[in-house]
Amino acid sequence: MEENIRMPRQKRAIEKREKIIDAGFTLICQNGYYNTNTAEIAKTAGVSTGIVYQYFKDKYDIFLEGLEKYGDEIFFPMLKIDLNSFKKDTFENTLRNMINIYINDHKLSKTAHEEITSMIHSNKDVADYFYKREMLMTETLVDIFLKNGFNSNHLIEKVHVMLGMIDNLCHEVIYHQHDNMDYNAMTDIVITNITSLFE
Amino acid sequence: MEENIRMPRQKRAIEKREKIIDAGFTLICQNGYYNTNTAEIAKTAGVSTGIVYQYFKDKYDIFLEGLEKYGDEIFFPMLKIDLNSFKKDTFENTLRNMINIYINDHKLSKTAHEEITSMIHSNKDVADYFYKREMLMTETLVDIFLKNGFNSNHLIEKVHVMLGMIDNLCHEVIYHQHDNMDYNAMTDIVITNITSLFE
Amino acid sequence: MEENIRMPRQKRAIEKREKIIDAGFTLICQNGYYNTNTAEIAKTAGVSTGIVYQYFKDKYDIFLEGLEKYGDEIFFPMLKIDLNSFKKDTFENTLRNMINIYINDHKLSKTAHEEITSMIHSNKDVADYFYKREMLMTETLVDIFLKNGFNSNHLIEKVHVMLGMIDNLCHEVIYHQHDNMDYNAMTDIVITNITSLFE
Amino acid sequence: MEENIRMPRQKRAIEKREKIIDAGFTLICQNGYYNTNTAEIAKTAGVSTGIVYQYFKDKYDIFLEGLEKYGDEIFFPMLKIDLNSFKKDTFENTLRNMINIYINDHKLSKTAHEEITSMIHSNKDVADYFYKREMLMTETLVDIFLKNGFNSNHLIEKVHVMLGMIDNLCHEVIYHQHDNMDYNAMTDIVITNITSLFE
DNA sequence: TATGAATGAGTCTTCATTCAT
DNA sequence: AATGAATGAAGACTCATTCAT
Repeated sequence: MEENIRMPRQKRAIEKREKIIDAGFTLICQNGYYNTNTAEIAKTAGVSTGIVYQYFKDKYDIFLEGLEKYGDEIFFPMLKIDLNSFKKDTFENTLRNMINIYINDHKLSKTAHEEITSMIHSNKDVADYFYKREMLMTETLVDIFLKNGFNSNHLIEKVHVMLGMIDNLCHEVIYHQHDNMDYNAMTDIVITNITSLFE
Repeated sequence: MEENIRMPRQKRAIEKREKIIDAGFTLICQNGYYNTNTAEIAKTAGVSTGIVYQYFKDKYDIFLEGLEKYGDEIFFPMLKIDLNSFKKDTFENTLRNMINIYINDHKLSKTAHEEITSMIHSNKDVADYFYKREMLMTETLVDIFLKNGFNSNHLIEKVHVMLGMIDNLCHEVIYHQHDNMDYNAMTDIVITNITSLFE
Repeated sequence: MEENIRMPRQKRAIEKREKIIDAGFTLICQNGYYNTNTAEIAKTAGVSTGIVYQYFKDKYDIFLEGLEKYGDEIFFPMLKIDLNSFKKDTFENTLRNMINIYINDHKLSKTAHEEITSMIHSNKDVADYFYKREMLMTETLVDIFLKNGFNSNHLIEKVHVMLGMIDNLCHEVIYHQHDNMDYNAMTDIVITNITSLFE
Repeated sequence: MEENIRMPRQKRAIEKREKIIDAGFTLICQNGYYNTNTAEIAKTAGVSTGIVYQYFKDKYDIFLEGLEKYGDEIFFPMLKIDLNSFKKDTFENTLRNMINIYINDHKLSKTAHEEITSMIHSNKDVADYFYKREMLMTETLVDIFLKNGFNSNHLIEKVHVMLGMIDNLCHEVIYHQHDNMDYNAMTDIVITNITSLFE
């Protein structure tokens, strides 16, 4: 039969499909891919196991659709920023803004992060997703920077380093919360430091 | 019946135990926890499946022992550095040294990293291991820094930021290799930047 | 609730019913009963899955109707022969004729044959069909033979043996094609041999 | 893990393996391949479902081993005949002998026959088995015939026709038993007819 | 101690059939 | 009459763990 995955046309069916994605992706992120079974996904989505396989090729497919749907939100919230607001003279503010958006917009738990990250290398689809997004973000920023007069050697590498620092900071704040750390201070340090990168 | 795990005293038995840990941890790191089965572990270790359960409570236990045995080497290679070599006036060199050790000493594959990281949150033991090590490393470095006259506000936060940058850089070099990035330049950027953190 | 199968009276409905039979029987013959699913049948027939169950009791029913409709053509093509053409003095020619018709009229694939044959014994309906047809054919031929002066002991047994030989020969030619066999010669051998049966 | 099928070495294990083959093949022959499930096979064999998959790749593999083990007995009982007993002057006797052996040695039911035959064309392994055996038998007989002075044109085709007739006769006697047929007479007819083939 | 055979619960997936629209 | 979404039982197969030897 080969290609029997149905894209539902009726409104209710579409909603059902979405529910499966949501349930599946959430469960997988919460409990891990291998600790989530299809029965559980179906039950959580409020559907029968059978219908799952009419909308998705297999369990992995559900996860992939979830990644497609929620990945940006979780992993690249900064892509949502209006990058035109970037000005050289208000760089610090913009940075602080980006960081706040990142921190406030994270939707899924710590576990989601790790779980999905762990699949990057065992699976080409996930790897591709991340590779592309990462590059997209870096390049987009480089463009913006150039347009705004941030002109320096090795701009691309600097942007990459910057993004890494922001990532680390935000993960730290969102997920790890070491109680002997002063995260306000850390944020200031990071911002100052990034600024110095482009001077 | 509860606690039947035997700690072997005889040399041969100890060797067997080690072999199981090595085989299990390596396989799990290579192929993932759920893609590695006990039969495979036993076979690779050159023992029978039965014996595995005389030395270990369950499959997870094998992994845990492996983490105990090899974790530092893989995840915290910098702990191996002779921290006494840290001098304020040769800081740049020391940094470069640390980075090189990190990069050269990564023993396991890309997958190992992600795989194990993903287990941090599904299991308290693993989580504890990482939390403690991370803190240990940060604090050790803070001490060293203090002894060497790096005296600044928010030292602990700065060290944390620094470690994050090194981590990112090294992972980037070891694992990702975007072909439009100049990693030598990036290394220089990171080193310069870290230096500026402590000025 | 028992008997809800509707026999359609309207022309369009009848055509739909026929399409389902055709699609179902063809697919089953091509791919096997268990390798053909109702969704596929419906799709091939150009109808919805639901409607299938308004015309047929179950999947098996579709197959049965197909057998009824196409069975003779596939399994007993010789019944189509104008048996009045049977003459004792042109017996050889008639035989050759029968054989040619048999060979040329096989409509379905090799697989169809085997697939359906295998169902003969798992189901009484199919078994009955074959049993009756076989006997019908033998008896019809016996009658013809008698009318044409083929008068010998054990005529029924001889006709049966003859039909068996023709069957073997034709299957051999149609399906097996051993490349070290000369099928023209074999045909001659069979014809001569059959002739000798009735002398 | 790829190749994990274990060939058992211990006597009890070997017996168990055989039991699975016997149970599986018998059930499949009785009820059909798709109507036999692994649980049933295991239960009939008196083992757990798990062990089945340590000895066999899959359900099909069980069937194949059964075919290997019992195929000759069921489909080519004549291969057991001491072919040296073939003499030209006692040909009729030898034929009758072969037929009797064939008829008396059939081990499995009518269903077995059809079921397995139906798999010939849907599966290369089964097809190969039959093709090879058929050719082997034909060629073996041709040799014997030549050694015994049966020297005629198209010997191979004649032997094939002969084997076909014997097959038909025996199946008829064993399985079909039309009650208006005199099988003793039919046997005589076939024997006489075959004899005439080689004159 | 050690082996490797054995267990059986658990998993993904399919598909004939029914149901809401 | 017709659609196609939905159901859920059933089946093949896996694997951590235990047991007989």
